[in-house]
Amino acid sequence: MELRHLRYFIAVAEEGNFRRAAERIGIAQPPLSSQIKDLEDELEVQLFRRLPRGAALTEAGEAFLAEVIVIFRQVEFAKQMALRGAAGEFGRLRIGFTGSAAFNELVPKIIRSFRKAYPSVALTLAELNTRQLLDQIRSRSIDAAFIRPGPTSPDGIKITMVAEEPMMVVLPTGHRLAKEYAIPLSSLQDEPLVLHSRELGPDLYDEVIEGFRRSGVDPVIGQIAPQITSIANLVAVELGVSIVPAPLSAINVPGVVFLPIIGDAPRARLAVATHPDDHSVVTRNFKQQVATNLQKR
Amino acid sequence: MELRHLRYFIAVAEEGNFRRAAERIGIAQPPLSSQIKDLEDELEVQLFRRLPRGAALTEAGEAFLAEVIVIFRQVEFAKQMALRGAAGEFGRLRIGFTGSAAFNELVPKIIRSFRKAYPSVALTLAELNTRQLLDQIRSRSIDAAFIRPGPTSPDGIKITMVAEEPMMVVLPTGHRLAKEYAIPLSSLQDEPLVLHSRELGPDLYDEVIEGFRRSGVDPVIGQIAPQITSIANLVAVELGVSIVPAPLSAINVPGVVFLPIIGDAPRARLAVATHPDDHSVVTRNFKQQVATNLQKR
DNA sequence: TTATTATGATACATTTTATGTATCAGTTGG
DNA sequence: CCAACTGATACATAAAATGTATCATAATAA
Repeated sequence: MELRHLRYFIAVAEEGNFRRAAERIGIAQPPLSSQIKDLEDELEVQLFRRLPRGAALTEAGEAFLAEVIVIFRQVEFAKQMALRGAAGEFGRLRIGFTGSAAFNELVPKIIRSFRKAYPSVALTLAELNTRQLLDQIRSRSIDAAFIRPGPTSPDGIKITMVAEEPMMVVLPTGHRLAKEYAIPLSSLQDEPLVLHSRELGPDLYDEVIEGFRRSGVDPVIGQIAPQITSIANLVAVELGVSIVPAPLSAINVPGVVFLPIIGDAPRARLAVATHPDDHSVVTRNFKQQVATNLQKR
Repeated sequence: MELRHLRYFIAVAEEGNFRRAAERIGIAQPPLSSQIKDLEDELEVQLFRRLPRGAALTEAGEAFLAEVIVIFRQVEFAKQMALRGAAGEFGRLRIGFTGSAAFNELVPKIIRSFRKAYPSVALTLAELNTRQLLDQIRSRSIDAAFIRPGPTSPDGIKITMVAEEPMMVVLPTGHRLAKEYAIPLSSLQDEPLVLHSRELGPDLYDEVIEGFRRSGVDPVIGQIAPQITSIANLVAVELGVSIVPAPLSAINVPGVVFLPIIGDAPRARLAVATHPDDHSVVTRNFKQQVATNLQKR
């Protein structure tokens, strides 16, 4: 059975006449009779009563017609769904982000706008450290990640820059400089530094260390933070001082102050990482959404 | 697009490999590639990503596949419905009956058993007089009717005998013979007769008149009853006497008694009338159900 | 009644189209 | 680098749909 048989069946059913149906289809009458016969043979059921004045549906034909109409509706629907699938309306998108990236307002903004544009895409969000994010991008366990990259793209990863944030000094409120409006990094000479493990985010780590060196400070690590977002808490209990991307000052941590940096200061980059071989339309749409949100700024 | 394209599409989707899919279908690989290409051209969407190690569904392909599977389920369902339609499971059956016929227990019994056997058939029941029933059978406004036929089949009507009922005398309780157990028709000489209009049911009418004549009684019509079922009520108010098919004695009419007839008595026939050109399976099934109920007796 | 018209079915020729064969180009893995 | 496997291409072949001519039947008109 082919759709052709069903198209012809509908034509005969609607016209009630083989000749007119054949004309409507655009073929001669004999092949139409032949095709209908083939259909009836396959179903082992007579679909039409051949009358001297045309052809009328049998009960079997009536019952069949109702369902055949559904078949064609479903065929049209399948076509539509293919097009919508091609447009990236379905599927899933697994997004990862580092804890510190989430504080940039662009991150939730981009995710919200994507959800709105593609409500049928199943979104997964996971907070991981940069190393894990890159590994999962490489193994295609996640599709895109907001990370803090270094100046060079990691191997086998495609980077799209999103934002560059100034960094701010974090001091305990009791610190001698806590009352200043802004300070240069050079004023933190010999202060023990609270910093996240280099393993978790090597690029931002290096950026910070390099920043201090540029200002003539030889940084001394006083305490390793389990993650960037907990740096402020460690500073609050006076385990040292630190610098963090500006958006992190939004965390309300009692016992610390955030101060702008005067002069040459390290900057924190925020980027979206994807797999270079990911040709998925969903991922492409996500990157498109990222670009749109950058333009609107 | 033909179902063939969709069958091939499913094979490639499931195998993830054109060669294996072709083998499974039972054709060579090149025509399979060609057919898939045709499908993609028609949809104007790429369904597979051709990889050096096989073929993977695109998002469009994924979305399409889900709906194509539904198409084939629907095709199977349509086939099933055609078969069930051929078995007379669907459609409608318009049954008519005369008021007096409904009193024979076989009538509700047959209708009940048909309903049970073919619950999806839409049943219509209409009570009409014999003349109207026959007209509606001829014009195919109803499919079958329980009527009281004469000895010969009416023109253009197919008759199937169902039952032959004895007739009983109906007397007002105050009648001189009301206390008897059974009487001959001849004892009703000169009694005014209550009878339905000949127009409404000529066959039973003639049967009654003829029955009286055979017993040597020249019947005198005292009152025309609007329908057979109201004869007893007219007898109750002493407008005359009558005879009715035995099952009608089941009506509880105060003021009348029903007595068996001694000797040669008219008999009331009960039959199913159908159109001779009605080849509908539903009607056929109904007649089959009638036959089954007769055998069980 | 007879002639005419309209119906779907049949027989066979023709065209279209799906399929088969041979081969190619690209990628992967040893 | 070579061998193996992938899908694509070119062209020949076979199958199947379609077209043409005609028939048998039944309803309708003369």
